Amino acid sequence: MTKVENISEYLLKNDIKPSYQRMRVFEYLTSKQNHPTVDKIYKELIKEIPTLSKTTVYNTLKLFMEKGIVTVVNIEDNEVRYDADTSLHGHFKCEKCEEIYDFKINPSNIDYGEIKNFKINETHLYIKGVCDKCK
Amino acid sequence: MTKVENISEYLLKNDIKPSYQRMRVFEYLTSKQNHPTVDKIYKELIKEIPTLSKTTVYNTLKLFMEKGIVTVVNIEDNEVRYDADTSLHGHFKCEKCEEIYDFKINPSNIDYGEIKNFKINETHLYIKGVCDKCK
DNA sequence: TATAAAAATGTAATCGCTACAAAAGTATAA
DNA sequence: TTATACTTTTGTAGCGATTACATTTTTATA
Ligand SMILES: [Mn+2]
Ligand SMILES: [Mn+2]
Ligand SMILES: [Zn+2]
Ligand SMILES: [Zn+2]
Repeated sequence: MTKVENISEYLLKNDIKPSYQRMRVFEYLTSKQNHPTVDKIYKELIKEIPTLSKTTVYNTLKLFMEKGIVTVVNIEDNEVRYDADTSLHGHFKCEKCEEIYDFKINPSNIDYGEIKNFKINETHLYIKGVCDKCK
Repeated sequence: MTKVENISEYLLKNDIKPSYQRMRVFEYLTSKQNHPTVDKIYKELIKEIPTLSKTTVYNTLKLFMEKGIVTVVNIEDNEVRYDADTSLHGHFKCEKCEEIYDFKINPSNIDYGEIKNFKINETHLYIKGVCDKCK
């Protein structure tokens, strides 16, 4: 995704008041592009924001979802991950190193089969396997 | 998917002892092709099997997963659904009627982008939108 | 400043799922 | 058949992620 130069402006443009916590959560999502869980975000940020509450992380991500600047990545059924890249792209999770890779998808290559005339709002492509490093 | 004529034989062939509960859970998955949650399976089957325990449904699905005769459908982050059709196909969830539609995918049409030489074990394509009936 | 509104925080409650032990059912051999 | 071991099911207790909600803190406005 195109790097978000000014987080404050980006949040404002998306109808979100740029509080300190919100900016730090969004910054974390965009700098590390690691599709973190709520717990991961919380554990990393509390190192630098000792007063941070996990509820705030939940509240913030919920708001970001409503405003459409983050999406959920549901690869595993027991972990919810978040992604500040809302453009169309696929996710690959390596079953050995657990790393999640983004990969490009050509929109015109997507095979919508017999639902092609339904109204399509979101497309999610998730792949599991073994990455190059672990093969 | 090709209809499973004899559930007992099918389970045995997949190294699963065909207990009454296991057969009924598998039968439910294949007859109604509605991608049910654990709770849905439990609530439906307990009507006819009054002694059924929800733990048994969890145990059974876990076993089916390990033996590879069911897959998980992770469209929403707060509901885990199960599918006895393990062949490659896509899922569409209508945001209005909540119905889940299967649709065919041509394996050769899948766009693996820059991960095409990774080892691919599972491919999941999930679409959200509005179905024809609800448009 | 004073006041009101918004955001962050901490705690309690909820819910899906798992762990575990006891009960029920099934297979095997004397 | 009957005894014994093994498998499966069941019920309960516990865990962990998420949400609800009241309180505190921060920010905006007069
Ligand atoms: Mn991504
Ligand atoms: Mn399906
Ligand atoms: Zn790897
Ligand atoms: Zn619909």
